[in-house]
Amino acid sequence: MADGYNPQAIEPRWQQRWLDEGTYEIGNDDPRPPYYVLSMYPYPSGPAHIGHVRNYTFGDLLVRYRTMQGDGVLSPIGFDSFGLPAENAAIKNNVHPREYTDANIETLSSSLRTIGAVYDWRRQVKSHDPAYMKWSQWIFLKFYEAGLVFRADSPVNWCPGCQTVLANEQVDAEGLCDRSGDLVERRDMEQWFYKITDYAQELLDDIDDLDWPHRVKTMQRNWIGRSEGAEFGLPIADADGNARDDVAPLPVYTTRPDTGFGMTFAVMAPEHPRVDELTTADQAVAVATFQVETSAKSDIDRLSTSGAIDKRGVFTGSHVVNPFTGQTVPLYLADYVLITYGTGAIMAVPGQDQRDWDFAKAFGINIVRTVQPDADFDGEAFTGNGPAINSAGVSLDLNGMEIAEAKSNAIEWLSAQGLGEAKVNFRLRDWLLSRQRYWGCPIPIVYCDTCGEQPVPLDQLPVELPDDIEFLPTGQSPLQFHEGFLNATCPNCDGPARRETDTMDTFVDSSWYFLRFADPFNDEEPFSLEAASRWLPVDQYIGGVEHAILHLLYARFFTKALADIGAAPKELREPFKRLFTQGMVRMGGSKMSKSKGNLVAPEAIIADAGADALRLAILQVKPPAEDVDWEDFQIDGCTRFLNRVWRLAVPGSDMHSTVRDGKVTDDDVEIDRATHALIERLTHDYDRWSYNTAVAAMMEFSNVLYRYVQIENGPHGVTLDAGIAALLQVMAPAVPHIAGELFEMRGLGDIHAAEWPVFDPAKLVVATTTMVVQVNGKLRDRIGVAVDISDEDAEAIAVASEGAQRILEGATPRKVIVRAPKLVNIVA
RNA sequence: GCGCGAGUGGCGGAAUUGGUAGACGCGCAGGAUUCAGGUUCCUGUGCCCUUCGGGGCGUGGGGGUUCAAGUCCCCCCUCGCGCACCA
Repeated sequence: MADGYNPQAIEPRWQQRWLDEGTYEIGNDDPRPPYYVLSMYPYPSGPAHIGHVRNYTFGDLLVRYRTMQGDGVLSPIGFDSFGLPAENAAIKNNVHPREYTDANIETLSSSLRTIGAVYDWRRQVKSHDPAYMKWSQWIFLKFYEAGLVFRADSPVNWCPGCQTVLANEQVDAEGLCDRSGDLVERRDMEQWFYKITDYAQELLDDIDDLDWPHRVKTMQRNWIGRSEGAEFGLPIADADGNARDDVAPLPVYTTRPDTGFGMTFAVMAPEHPRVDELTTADQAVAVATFQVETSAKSDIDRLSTSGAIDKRGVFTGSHVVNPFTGQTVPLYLADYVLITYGTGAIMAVPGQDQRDWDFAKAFGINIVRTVQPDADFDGEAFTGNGPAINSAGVSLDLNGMEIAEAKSNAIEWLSAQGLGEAKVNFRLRDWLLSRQRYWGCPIPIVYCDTCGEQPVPLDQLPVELPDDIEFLPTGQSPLQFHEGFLNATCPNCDGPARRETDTMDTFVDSSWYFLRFADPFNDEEPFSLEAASRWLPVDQYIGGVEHAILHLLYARFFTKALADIGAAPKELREPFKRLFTQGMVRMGGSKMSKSKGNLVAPEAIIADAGADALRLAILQVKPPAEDVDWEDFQIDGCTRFLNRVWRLAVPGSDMHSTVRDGKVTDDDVEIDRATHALIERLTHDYDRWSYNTAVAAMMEFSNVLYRYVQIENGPHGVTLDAGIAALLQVMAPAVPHIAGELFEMRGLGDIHAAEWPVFDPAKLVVATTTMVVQVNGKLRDRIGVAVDISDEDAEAIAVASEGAQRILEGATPRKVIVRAPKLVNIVA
């Protein structure tokens, strides 16, 4: 009598074997076709929770499947190991961030092994490893050389909770820090930036060719936010209403130059540098008061549309000239104009813009429509298309033109007049990378009193973090108090210099780790061009949709910039060919997270049901792209199924007692057909990431084999063996332990080294099929027919069928639609 | 407000080109075997009616196209996600 299924006995053994034998280690000279599967490297926060397990199960399935398909699969793992939580833990528990992080990496690594996920562990990359930091700093300096890094004093997002600046991308729509939830303040500080805006157009254009979820592509397009329009100067008017030529005009940006004749006022942002210059003496107090009020307002108030509009702007006392009409119009400040976009000043056209309409109404400014609204239009500002009206001047007449035509004519006129030109604007801002934190990669710059800002020479990299640090909740980076770190030598004059104490945003680390995986032991360069060409772009990248903008955009920028400075292959324009964004696991209706304390730990489930049952439940419960509630998982059903497979496949099973040999019967042929159909289905389902239906197909086939072993004259040994072998093989990527164990027990060797089974299309052909008989589109009968039945025969059989005749009662059909052999529809 | 995505049994979900709606699993019901157990194996299971032959209804709601609609078109409702004063 064979032993029962015992996952606790077999799973650790297989996991150890994959490690010992280096089954999923791969060399850069591997002869198989290269295929790069990558799951986003995790932040090591402790043991894996079910959300992790789900993500890494999908990746692992693909690694194993592609390997069986004959590819040489690169399956690396690493850790995004810099970041705030380690530093907070250090302050709270007096443990060094390095120790805390290393311990968490150990725990998470072992979690990943216990779910049976396989990697080339030798290639492991950790952000905080000096061997990796060295090249993060090297890239910074190369970008510095190439003019892609700059330092600027600029208004920045300051999070009082994290005590650091944030990138725009890390501030949510309500002006809150996306990590701590604190209200973000605006401060002026000297900060380091990556010049991602140099790549705005290319980052936008190349989205088209990516095999990424539509949603993610849209989010990136919106974030980059390209708009086309015109930039031109508004001359400042003197007391008589004439344009002054002793003062520079006020540049404004608009996407609707066609509506210029409707500009009845102009607006500057309250922070605009020319506010003082353009404010008259009698308005000075009102303007100053307004500026103070606005700066005291949080973004949350400023962005809300609820506040009274008349409180949100102030007249400067000055006028500008509308170049289209030659008339003077008043110049206001208003908080709805943003200093960070365009020129920080606008021409206001209330007839065609609702914000301008509201403002004009509140301040009693007149409104001129320049686009004729539809006849039934009863709204306020009209933003739809229509013929231009009220738009004729001395040298320009737009009347009657539709928007597009009027636009290009207006731009042409502006440039002919020397006033302005066509202009493309992007919403995308440069990437602020400085962080006032300890646990990050130091920015390799020193400041010399005589020579100024100096890059650290490449042969002095990496600039490492000192370990003898005292963590105090001062809100400032401990690096600022560490003399040994601070004191440096100027590489130019050898004089005393002070080291930069800011560290890099952790998104810098994750912007190139996928390249390092291609060549992780290289100590001459971040990675060789050959290694990068071999593996990149990543064939399949897997991660959460929460990285749709930040990480994915930065990584795309780095890849392009690295290629352009010659560090990466010239032709490598995109890092991730295909992207799959898996859904998250919810618990009690909300996202599972450490801070919410609603984590489900996989250990108990693995100890009870086993890793294979857990993996199978993950695959079965929902399509991988969708969010899933933990309450919907069906571990017991999966355990039951694996037990059934075990009983069916284990040598010496009582289910094999009636096996016969000799002649092949119709039953055997049918099982053979089902076996090939199984292979076809699983191949297709794995290819299209339809794992829930893949599991259904396995279960269905095992049910077929269960019925087969119980037929009267018993199953044919050859047919049964082939069916069981195929079942185990298609299950192997999903449940690698049990499949490997049973395959080996049956004397078939190592299932994970076996080739993916191929189905024979000839075997899928059936002789008979069920023909559906409908009357007026309603199902009335089902009849077994030969697949090659003629239309005439099909019609005759259908019309004569019992089900059809119940309705027809001998009457002649008006019409018969025949789709032999599947369907006949009789129109009565 | 704008842009995407989705609404199918008690539940999670299937349904490649319009062609048998509800695969597979959970749950539930009945039976068999065990019978202290989370055992195993069969059978049934969309709703309503039924003389047990079958009939009617049914994929968020309302229209439409078609011999035929979960699938295509129009309008509406609900939920989820993203963006949101970007001139």
